[in-house]
Amino acid sequence: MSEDRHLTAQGQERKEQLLDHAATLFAERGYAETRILDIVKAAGVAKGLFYWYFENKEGLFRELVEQNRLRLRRAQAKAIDPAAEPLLRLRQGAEASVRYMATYANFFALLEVENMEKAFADERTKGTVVHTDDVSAIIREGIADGTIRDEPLELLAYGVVGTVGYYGHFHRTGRMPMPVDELAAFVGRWVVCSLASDESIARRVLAVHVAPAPIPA
Amino acid sequence: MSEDRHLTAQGQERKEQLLDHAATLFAERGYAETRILDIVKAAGVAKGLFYWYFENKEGLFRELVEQNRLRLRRAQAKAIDPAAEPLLRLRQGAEASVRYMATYANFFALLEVENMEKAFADERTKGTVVHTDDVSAIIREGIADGTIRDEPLELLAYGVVGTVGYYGHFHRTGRMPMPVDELAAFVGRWVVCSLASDESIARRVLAVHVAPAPIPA
DNA sequence: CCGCTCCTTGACCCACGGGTCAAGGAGATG
DNA sequence: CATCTCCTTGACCCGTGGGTCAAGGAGCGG
Repeated sequence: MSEDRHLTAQGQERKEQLLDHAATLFAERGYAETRILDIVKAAGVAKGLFYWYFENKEGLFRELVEQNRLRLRRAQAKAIDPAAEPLLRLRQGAEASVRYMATYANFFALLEVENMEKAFADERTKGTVVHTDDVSAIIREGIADGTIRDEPLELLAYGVVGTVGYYGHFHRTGRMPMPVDELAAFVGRWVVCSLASDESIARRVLAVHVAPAPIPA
Repeated sequence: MSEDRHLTAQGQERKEQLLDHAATLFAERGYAETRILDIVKAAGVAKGLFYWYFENKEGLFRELVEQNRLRLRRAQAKAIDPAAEPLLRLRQGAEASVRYMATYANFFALLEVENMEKAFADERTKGTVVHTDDVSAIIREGIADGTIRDEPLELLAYGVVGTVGYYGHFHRTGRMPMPVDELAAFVGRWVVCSLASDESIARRVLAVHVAPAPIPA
């Protein structure tokens, strides 16, 4: 692949196929252990075709990450009720994220892969930054109206992002034999308890029933 | 290296050198991107010598992980006052962990490396399990005496381990331009707020002054 | 049916890096 | 000084897997 290709519908589909198979293989055996040959074999095509669609393995990986990032964001946006108070919105977002991560566990294992390859550090950071910014904006509101503890904004935001990520990770790696919805609900409670500036606020937010929204494709 | 070697003092030292240089390189550029040749070059020895001390790259890696695990545990144990109440002990442990992770950032970047290489999944799990078990034991006490929220034990434990890990990670990757002690203190507060069964208990535990213990070598 | 772009193939090239090995120093011990 | 174990060297072997390429379908517009 030299420049930007102009893909037909068929081409687009083939590309998606390759992305999907790659994601599965990466999740199964890790990034480094997945050969380009494995990917094309899984998709049932010849090796040379890979380079028709992607610069190289790293290029494919970046596309996969980007794709995944957009999907997660969409899922979060869908789950959040814009009219709700800040803390509740955070709870909704956190629960949706956990459910999303469980559903697309394969894709998500990828983000962890990034950790090891220094080359992807920037990608990863970018993703987290976007997520963190979203969260920060909500937290800021909460601090302003006094419902969230007055601590450094960034620290709180990282706490939320981190918590969601970790529970997603533990669930994905099979260390939590429980239904996703139950885990998601727990994480929602955890986040609320961590952030609420006092007990009555926490109780109020926890009293609201959050319906598990379906994860969009 | 075929069987277990009998190392002289000199040999032991050389081995440590290799481990140290490897850790630095892994942290700098990642596991996969570090060649055995890079490691021996950094240590100023010939390539063949590597195989005198280690089975292969993976063997060295495992040793590094194990070494690191023991150090962290020692740091935690040192920071915890056995006479204190459960929630306070958790706070002390969490703060010590964050400080430890910052001090030995290089070593810790390693644990993240494990994520991508499926071969190390068991190692990683083992490490987390040990840590989680330690935390669980303390949480159980707290739930029993009513100072900690009555939620599934495992979930709470993962929350603590995860929080510490994530903040350590964020700090390590330079996304938190602040003194370690400040961050550690924040994480301590976060953990307490997340776990405390009510506000008065949280306040009581947070009122205690926790002196930043020096990190042992 | 020509010519065009898009798609697909699989053999081929080759650098890279993991792992081996025979040979040799270096220090202790009798 | 003989000898033994421990340590060190760097050239060498070789499989692996990333990346290339020339050639050939396949569908479409003119």
